[in-house]
This record gives sequence, structure tokens and C-alpha cells, in this order.
Amino acid sequence: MTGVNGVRATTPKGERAAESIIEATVRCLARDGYAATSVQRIADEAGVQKRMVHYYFASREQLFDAVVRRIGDALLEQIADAVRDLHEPPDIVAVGFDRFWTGVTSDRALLTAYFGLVAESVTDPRLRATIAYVADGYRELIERMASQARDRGRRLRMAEETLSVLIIAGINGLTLEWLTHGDTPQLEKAIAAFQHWLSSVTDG
Amino acid sequence: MTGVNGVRATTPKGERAAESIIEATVRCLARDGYAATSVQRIADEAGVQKRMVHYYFASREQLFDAVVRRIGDALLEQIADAVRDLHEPPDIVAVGFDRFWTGVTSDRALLTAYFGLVAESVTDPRLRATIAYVADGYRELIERMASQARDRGRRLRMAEETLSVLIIAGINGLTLEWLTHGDTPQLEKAIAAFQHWLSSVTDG
Amino acid sequence: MTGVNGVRATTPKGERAAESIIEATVRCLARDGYAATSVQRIADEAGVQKRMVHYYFASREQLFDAVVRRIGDALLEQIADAVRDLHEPPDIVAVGFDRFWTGVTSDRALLTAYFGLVAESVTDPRLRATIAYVADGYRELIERMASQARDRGRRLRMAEETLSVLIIAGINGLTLEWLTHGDTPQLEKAIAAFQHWLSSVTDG
Amino acid sequence: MTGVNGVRATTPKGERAAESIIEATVRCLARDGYAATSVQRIADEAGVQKRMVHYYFASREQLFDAVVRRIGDALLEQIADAVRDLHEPPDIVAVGFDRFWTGVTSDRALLTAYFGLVAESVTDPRLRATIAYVADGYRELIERMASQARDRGRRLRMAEETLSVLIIAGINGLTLEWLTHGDTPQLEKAIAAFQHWLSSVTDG
DNA sequence: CATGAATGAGCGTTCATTCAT
DNA sequence: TATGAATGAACGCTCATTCAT
Repeated sequence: MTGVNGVRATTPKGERAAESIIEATVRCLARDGYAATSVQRIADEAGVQKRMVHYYFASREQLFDAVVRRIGDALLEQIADAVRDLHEPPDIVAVGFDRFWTGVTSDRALLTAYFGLVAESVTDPRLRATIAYVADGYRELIERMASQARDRGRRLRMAEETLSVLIIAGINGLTLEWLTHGDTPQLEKAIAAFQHWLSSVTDG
Repeated sequence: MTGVNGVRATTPKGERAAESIIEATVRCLARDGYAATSVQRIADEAGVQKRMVHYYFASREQLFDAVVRRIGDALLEQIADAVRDLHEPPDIVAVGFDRFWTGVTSDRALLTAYFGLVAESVTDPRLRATIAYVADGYRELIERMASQARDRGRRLRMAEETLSVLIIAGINGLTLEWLTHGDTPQLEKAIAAFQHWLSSVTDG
Repeated sequence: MTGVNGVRATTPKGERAAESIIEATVRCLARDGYAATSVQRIADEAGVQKRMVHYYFASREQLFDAVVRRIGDALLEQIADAVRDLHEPPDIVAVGFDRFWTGVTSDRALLTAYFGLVAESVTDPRLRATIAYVADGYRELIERMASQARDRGRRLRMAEETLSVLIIAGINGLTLEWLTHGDTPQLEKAIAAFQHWLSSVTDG
Repeated sequence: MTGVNGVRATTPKGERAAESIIEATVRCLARDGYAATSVQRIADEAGVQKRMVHYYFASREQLFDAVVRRIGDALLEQIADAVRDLHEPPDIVAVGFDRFWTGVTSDRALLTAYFGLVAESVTDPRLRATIAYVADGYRELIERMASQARDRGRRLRMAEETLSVLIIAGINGLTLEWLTHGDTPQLEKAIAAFQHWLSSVTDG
């Protein structure tokens, strides 16, 4: 197996094939969970031979690696898109968070798959590195936004690092709630309260 | 197979055997994750024949069912212990939460196993019911505590249901952070901020 | 998998099943060679499910381990039988060697299988230990016979260890010739010359 | 596929590539054994694409064919070199054999690979023909040398064919001993005894 | 109360080889 | 001259579970 990270992707045609396998994996993870997402099911979902999965990805592990990066990048882009044209912290918290939440909950499969991989990474050291790479991306993004808020004259009521931990924990917790219970009035109110807390942290 | 819930009711000796299998399962879940926790590994960990696992538990699923209940009860007891002698909301938030967090993070295996099962339940309908039973126990407990606070003259700044969602989301998020990153200064500060927010919600 | 050396053999019935698998393996090795002796073929040859091979032997490697011991013991017994009632070195060399050669070449499969495993052991460290255990049995037997000859007043024209190396090398070489070319007049004469040399080494 | 024996006849550059594949195969055979020497491993070892192996050799079998010839030629050349300037039988036995043994044991990989192929040929009819071709080359060479000795007035104490069988069996047996146990004092003495016997056979 | 025997399906992975450029 | 894409079969092994005692 040549190629970077055990992923073989050379010609456009090959890249498309590898792509469709990654997407099929996301669907399987969302539908069946990590434990039940076998190479055979992925192949069936992608409509290719099981053998082809191993042709493009040296191992199941490396396939999941690619999937994590794919999902992570999608989520990060989601955030970036949500706040792209917003500069005032109140807007970011209010408008940006709404956009982010709407975007992220519009693709349940993506979120379910990602959460399954995060949970698996707790006990699987091979996934941990990749998950960490994505999580660090989040952290940096949030801290950069906090830093920009401070530059704009806002007083933060806690250190950037503490804030980012709280935001990530909050989002993760609310996401888990959403995944397990779906959209409920309580969750909607809880999100509003979370946003309110967020804006109070970055007040003037 | 007789017995309730597919669990064979037996003599004291048999109960001890079933007990040791449940504990072995928790250790396996914590060490290997849900996907890699097979009946064989559980048997090896418990030091019994694989056949015995099926002797005591009609199926893998029912074993996990028993495990979820076991862990859930332990966690609930953890909370109950933490707040047993506390009646004033400020104490509950300050002292009680500290006790709870210390207790819960003293058994990493338990928490890891539980989190793995929660994540799996997102995609596995067979686990969902049992997990829901435990989660509802949490919710009830929290709402009862909130209700008691209100009875004591405290004003809650949100509905009990909203509050319980936020608390559970917060705890889940912070727990995930702890599981993936361990004890860090940022996490410590984040927990303090979470407690601060909690107490502000139940102010006088 | 319990049991010694990864071999599960408990009840008489189970022992018979394990036995038949070992014998089927010998036949496969003799017919197809080491490389082509897959677990599937062994199971087919034994008339059992592939799964049963793994039920009785923890791994392909441990099955071969058992096979090597089995063949080695059979060959050693062959020699012991051949010289049991012979005490004079000339008899041992003349009558005993004939008996041994006749016996050993009466079961081509056994010899072919053993030779295949010996050859494989050159490059496979996992087989080496077991093969060495058998080869050492040979060596000891030969040196004991040489020692007895000396006790009976025979002068050996070389050290026991040197003699055993030469005898084993000779037998291995002649066996390989027999396996590749079968019974030929030249081989017959060569064996006679080898015996002649053997007797000259232990002359009076 | 054009070319003789399934080997693609090409330009100098192509020949060099085919060459490096053959050499890589020898290294694989010596390191991993016949069973574990797959086309993929050969390609990895040679640093080329797996596809290229099939580009130069129509099939795995034909590649091994080429390898056997290559090794056989090298070994034959070894003998020829060893006795090139020697004409008296005592010299051939003493000096020539020493040279041959030194030469042959200087390339363990070559010998290991060859022995693995010989062993495999016992059960693999496809390899048998090629191995026979090489073995016959040995036989002829030895018989020619014996014949020359006779021409020089030596009396041989056995027929050329018998002698060649004994010599080949002896060399094979001693080689196997060397491959499995390495250089030991006993082997050294055994070789000396073999040489002594050899010279006694061709006495004056 | 406990265990050995047995099962069929599935696991991730590798095999030698062919097709199409 | 060389390579990427693709294949179907087989590999050793593990899965949760049932039968029979």
C-alpha cells in the first residue's frame, strides 16, 4: 500500500471511489454504530466489493481515520461559515450559535457518526490521535474567537482556555442530549439559557 | 432460561458468579470499549468459561442490560450519598457537587464503561430502553432537588426541566472532557465556573 | 481456550476428534505441502467444520505443534522398535537400520509431512522450538546407543556427538533423496554403503 | 505475455528490474519461508509495485522457476569455482570441499531459499521439474568428477551413481544441520569425518 | 450447578491475477 | 514500459448462541 496515511487516492476516478466509501462509512456509523460498522457493511452501503475498501484504505482503522478527519473538517467549516460575517461578540453568540446549531443538527448522520467515534476514542488509542487532532482544531477556533472579542474591547470573565473547555463541554453535552432525545422544548430552552450564559461571559 | 429479564435467579453462590461477570464486563468495557467487549473476553476477564456467561445471562444484550442498571444505580447512589446530609441549595451546589465529582472520577472504569454504553445506545435500539431508564432516574433526582430548593424559598431562574437538561448536559460534557483529557487546570476552572453558574441559577 | 499448549482435549470423544484432526493434517501436509495446508483443507480432510479445528486447537500454529510432536514420537518409536531386541552394534547397524528404514518408508505421508515441517522450521521461529524438541530426542537416542556400544567394549572412532550429527545428516540426506526420487537402485546401494560406513565406525 | 518461460524479455533496464525482483524473492524466501513469500512481499522487498512482478513474470510459479534456476546456477558455479584448478582427487576432496563449504555457507540466504524450494518441491509438482533440472546438474558434475578421477588411475570403491547419491545426501544432510543449528564444533568434526570418508572412497 | 461439544455466520485481511489505459 | 483499478476466493480467526449431558 502506497500513499499517505495508508490511503490510496491517485486518479480522479480513484478519489471518487475513496470518497464514496468514506461517505458510506458515515452513513453506516450513523445507522449501525461503531461496533456494527463492518467493512462488509460499508462495502454494501457504497455498492462496491468489500475488497475495494481495502484497496483504497490499508485498514479499517485508517478508513476511520479518514472519516474522522472528514467529519471534523465539515464541522469546523460549519462553525467558520456560521460566524464568517459576524464580528461583534453578541452577534456571534446569538446569530452565530443559532446558525451553527441549525447547521449541525441538519445532518444527524454526520453528528451521530462523529459522536460514536469520539466515544470509541476513549478506549481505542488508535482513534485517539485523530480525534485529538480534530478536537484541537475546535479549541483553537474558539480561543481565537475569544481572543478577537477581547481585542474588540470586551472583557472576558474567564481565561480563554477555561472558556473553550466550557463551551466544548456545553456543546457536547447538548449534542448528546439532542442525539438521545431529539428536539424537545426543554432542550430548546436549555440552548437559549446556554446562549444567555455565553453572552453574559463576554459582556461589556 | 427462566428468571426475570433473562437473568438466572440462583443460589448465593450463583449470584456471586453472576456478580463477578457483571464486574468483569465493566472492566472490559472500560479497557476495550463496547465494540471489543465480546462474551469471550468477559469470560476470560471473569476467569470463567464462556459458556457460563450464557448460563447466567440469556444473551449478550441482557448482560449489558444488567450492567447498565448496575452502573446507573452506582452513579445515582453516588449523587444521593453526596447530598444526603445537605439541605441548603448553596451547600448542595458547592459541597455536594464536589463530593459527586470526586466520587465519580474515583472510578474511571465505571465512568468509561457507562459513557461507552450511552454512546452505543444512540444507534442501538436494544440498549436505548435501559439507558433511558437510568437517565430518567437522573432527571427525576435533579428535578426533585430543584423542587425542594423552591420549596425552601429559593427562586429558580428557569423551569426544573430546563435546569435538569442543562445540568445533565453540563455534567456529560465535563465528564467527556475528563475522560478524554484527564484532570487539567482548565477543566478544574471550568468545573468551578459551572458550579458558580449553578449557584447563580438558584440564588435567593 | 483452556487446556495445555492451546490444545483442548478433555473427554474421550473430544480426544478422538482432536486426534482425527491431527491425522488429517498429516495427510494434507503430505499431499499439499505446508504452504497449501490451510485450516479449511484440514477440516475438509477430517470431515468436520472448519470451526471445529479452532475449537480444539487455539491456532494453526499450535495444531502444527501437536502434529510435529505426534510425528516425532511416531518416528522415535519406530527406531526404538527397530533396535529393541538388538544389543550387538553390528546387529543394530545391519538389522536395526534395515528395520528402521523399512518402517519409516512404509509411511510416506508421515515422512513427507515431517520433512515439510522441518524445512518450514528453518524460517519459522514458531515451529523451531517444537522441531528442536523432536530432533533432540533423536540425538539423545543415537548418543545413548553409541554409549551402550562403547560400554560393550566397542571402540568408537569418533565422539558420540560427532557420530550423531553424521548419522542424522546421513539419514536426513538419504530420506530427502528417497522423497524426491523414490526407491532407486542407486539409493539402495547408497544405503548399503552408509550402513557399511556405520559399522566401520563402531568396529572392534 | 510473450517471452520464453513466461519471463518477459526486455531492454537492459527491464532486465535489471527483473533481476532485482529475483533477488528480492531470494531474500523473502530466506527470511519468511516459501509459504509466506507472497507476490506482495516480494514487491515490497524489491521496492516496486506488486503489479510489476506480474509484468515481468507471468505467474508466481514462473517467478519461482526463475529463482530456482538462478540459485542452482549460483551453487553449481560455486562448486565449479572450488575445483577449477584442482585435478588430483585428494586435493578436490580436501581443498575443493573446503572452498565449496566456505562459499556456500557465506550466503545463508541463498541456501535457506534453495532448501525451502527443495522441500516444497516434494509436494508441489510444478516446482519439481525445475528443481530436478538443478539437481541433475549437480549429479552430472559429481559423476564427471568421479569419472575424471577414475581416468587418472584412481580406483573408486563404488559406482559413480552410488557415490553421487551419497555425496548429495551427505551435503544435503550437513546443510540442513547447518541451517538448523549453525556452525557448531560437532558439525565441524562431522564435516571433517565426511571428507575423510570421501577421500577413503577414492583412494589409490 | 456446571460444562464440553458443536454450529453457521461473519470478522478484517491477503491471495494471485486480469482489465484498461 | 509501466501503472492504477478491480476482482473473487480464500485466509486464520472470532462471534453469539444452542445441544446434550
